[in-house]
Parts: sequence; C-alpha cells; structure tokens
Amino acid sequence: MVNIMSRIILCIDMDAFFASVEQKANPRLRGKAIGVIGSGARTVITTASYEARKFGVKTGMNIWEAKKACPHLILVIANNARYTHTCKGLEEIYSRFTPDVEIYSIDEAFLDVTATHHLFGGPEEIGRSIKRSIKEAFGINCTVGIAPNILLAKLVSDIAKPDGLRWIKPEDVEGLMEDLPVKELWGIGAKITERLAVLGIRTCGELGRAPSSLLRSKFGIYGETLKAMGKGICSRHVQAKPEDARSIGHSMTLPRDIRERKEIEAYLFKLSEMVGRRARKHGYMGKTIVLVIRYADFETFSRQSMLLDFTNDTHDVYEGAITLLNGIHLKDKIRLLGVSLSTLIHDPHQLPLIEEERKRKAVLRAMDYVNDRYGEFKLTWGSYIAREREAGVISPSWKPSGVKSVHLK
DNA sequence: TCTGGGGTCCTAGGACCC
DNA sequence: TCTGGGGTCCTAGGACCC
Repeated sequence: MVNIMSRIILCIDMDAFFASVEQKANPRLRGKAIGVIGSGARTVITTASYEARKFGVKTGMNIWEAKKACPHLILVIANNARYTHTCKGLEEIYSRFTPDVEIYSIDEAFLDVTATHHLFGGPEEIGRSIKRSIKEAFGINCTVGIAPNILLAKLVSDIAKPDGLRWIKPEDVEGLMEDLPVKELWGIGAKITERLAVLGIRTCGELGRAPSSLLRSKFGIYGETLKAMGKGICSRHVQAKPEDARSIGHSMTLPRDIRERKEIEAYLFKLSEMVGRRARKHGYMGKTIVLVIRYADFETFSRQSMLLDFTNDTHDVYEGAITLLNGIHLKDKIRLLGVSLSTLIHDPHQLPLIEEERKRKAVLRAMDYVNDRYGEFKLTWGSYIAREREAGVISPSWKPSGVKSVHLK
C-alpha cells in the first residue's frame, strides 16, 4: 500500500494561457503588453501577458483601470475555440506519461506519476519533457510543480512561475511551509485569511501548530482541514474521471442596465436556450431552476425553485425563470441576468410517449445540430427573433445574414 | 463608461414528517 | 393546560477557485 504522502504529483499550469496563445497565433503581439478580454461592452481582463503584468494589469480589472495602469496595453478579444483546441492537445501530451490525468481547468492539470515516473527517468524528467513538448507543439510556456500531493504541487507551481519547474520532496515540506503566508494556499481566500489573522495566525507554520479546538470552534468542520493544510497535508486524489456536473448555467452582464419587462424576457429566453442546449448536448436533465439578478448597484441575489419533473427543454427552463421573476419586486435596473439548471441527472433518452412532445424533441435536436455546426443563435425559435426585434435588442451574435426561421410543424 | 462568466461546496433556517 | 426531538428536503447566500 502506498502512503498518500509518498505520491508523486505534477501540477502543470500554463503561463498567462490565453495571452500566450494569442501571442503565438499573432506574431505582432509577441513581446507586447496585451490583455485578453470578453466581447461584451462591460468586459474585464481575463488574462494579461507577463509584459502587461509588469505594469500592474491584473485579471478582473476593467478596461478603464487596465488602460490607466498600462496605456499602451493591446486588448485582444478572447477566442475560446483556440484555447479549447490547445487544451485538448495538452491532454494528449500528458497522457503519454500516466493514465492518471485530471484536467482541472482549461489551463491547469494534475498528473499522478507515482506508478510510472521510473519509466521516464523520474518526475523531473517528465516535467522537462512535458514543458518541451508543449513548447514545440503550441509555442507556449508552462510551469511544473512536483510534490507529494495536489495541494503542494499547486503551491509549488505558483511559486515557480513563470516557465519554471520545481520539485518539493517530503523532507522539504516543513521548511517550505514555516513562513509561507496562509493566503498562498489553495482554498484559503481573503475572508479566511482575515479571520485567521484575528486569531494571530498568519503563516502556514502557525496554522499547522494552532490548537484543533480553536480552529474547530471558529471554522467548524473546515477547521481540521485548515490545520492539515497548514502542515502541507492534503488527501484529495487526482481524479482522472470527471465527476458528473452539479449545475449548468449561463449569465450575462447586459450591454446596459434595463428595467423593461420585454427586454428582460428576451434575455431570459436567450439564457434559457443556452442552458437547455448545453444540457441536451451533454445528456443532462435538471429539476431546479435558478434565476440570478444583479442590480445596477451590484447587489446580487438568486431565487430558485424545483419543478415537478426533470427537463432539458428550453421552454421549461424559460417558464421556470419567468415564474421566479414574477415573484420578485424589482427595486432597480438590472445589470446582470443568469439562469441555471441544477439537481441534475443523466437524460435516460426515453422516447417521449406523447406524439407532440416527440416532435418537439426532434426539433430541439435539429436546432442543436445546426447551432453546433454554425454557431449559436444562427437558428432559433421564431418567437425569440420576434421578441428580440420587438424589444429593439440586438444580441452580440445576432447577424441578419445568419437568421433563419424555423417551422415547428 | 467601474467591477466577466463558469463552476463547487458549505451553512443556516424553515417546512415537513414521524 | 405549553409542547420533544431527529431526519430530510428545500432555499438563499457566501466563500472560494480558474
């Protein structure tokens, strides 16, 4: 039996992933301060190149702040297809070294090489091979952290950034943790950092030595985990098989704050369609509908309710969202709307019993097919287009040449 | 022209049931 | 005529992550 502390885990983290991919794709951007942003009018910086970070440009900044920090910043609209394509290629590279690969996010992965590292000349040699392969295939850099568990591998990759490779062995863990600020740990954010500071705990060393009773009384069940984290202990394994999703949702900050009912409905329909289509594509059905609203003053809240049956039908999601909306007295203009579907199960693919329902499902499948091939909202319900025009709203992806009408019979 | 979008997990309180 | 307690489901909000 293998001790959990003696595992060998690699954390592979792309350096400024979206920005690096854009710089590789467009030579004129190389060596320049760039910021990758969304397409909306009120977007923020998603990723800043290292050249831009030198000027203080950070993820989450709005355009205005970013430009103030770095006037020559070049803004590039995100190209998600490029990033997902690259991500798939990365997965292929990782799988050469171990079957235990967890794609944690689009730019981060964990590899458990405990059983295979000896076949490739050891953990560091695997790290070097991966860095080389990624550079050759995609022209981008990454950082590799190697450690006895996921928490430490992630920590070490953060420390070694950018373009780094570092291996922390079990005997080095204590020394590394002693003076490390607790905020550096994965799972400790601003709030917990603040609450720990009140207790006089600032470093991981202090956290690891703090009395269990104190931590338990302040943080409940999470107190034990915190103490273990302070000592660099983590029992979470690399999960090669993705877990089933718990929720599927979409939200959008609107081009401008709105209050008008027809406009709200048009956006809710659009979001419901995005949610329904994704659920159908991935074979999920859900029972809980969640509506999220953010007012102009940024106050954000949600309302949810359970349906009688599981669904992934756009119209059911939309009707659920409208019912929730009807229960809210809007006190201000709306800045953001979100719709999500949770309490998910796998769609059993049962043939609907009722003929009319069967026809509608066939139409949904046809719409999904066309939308997948030609992009979102090229094809949509006639009622939605009518609604959109009526409300005078042009959605970002709405193109006159792409609009076709659909006949439901 | 101030502040994106996609998630997960946990907690607390109320409803409801036995 | 005063009154328990446990368990589960549901909702709303918050912390955290990329």
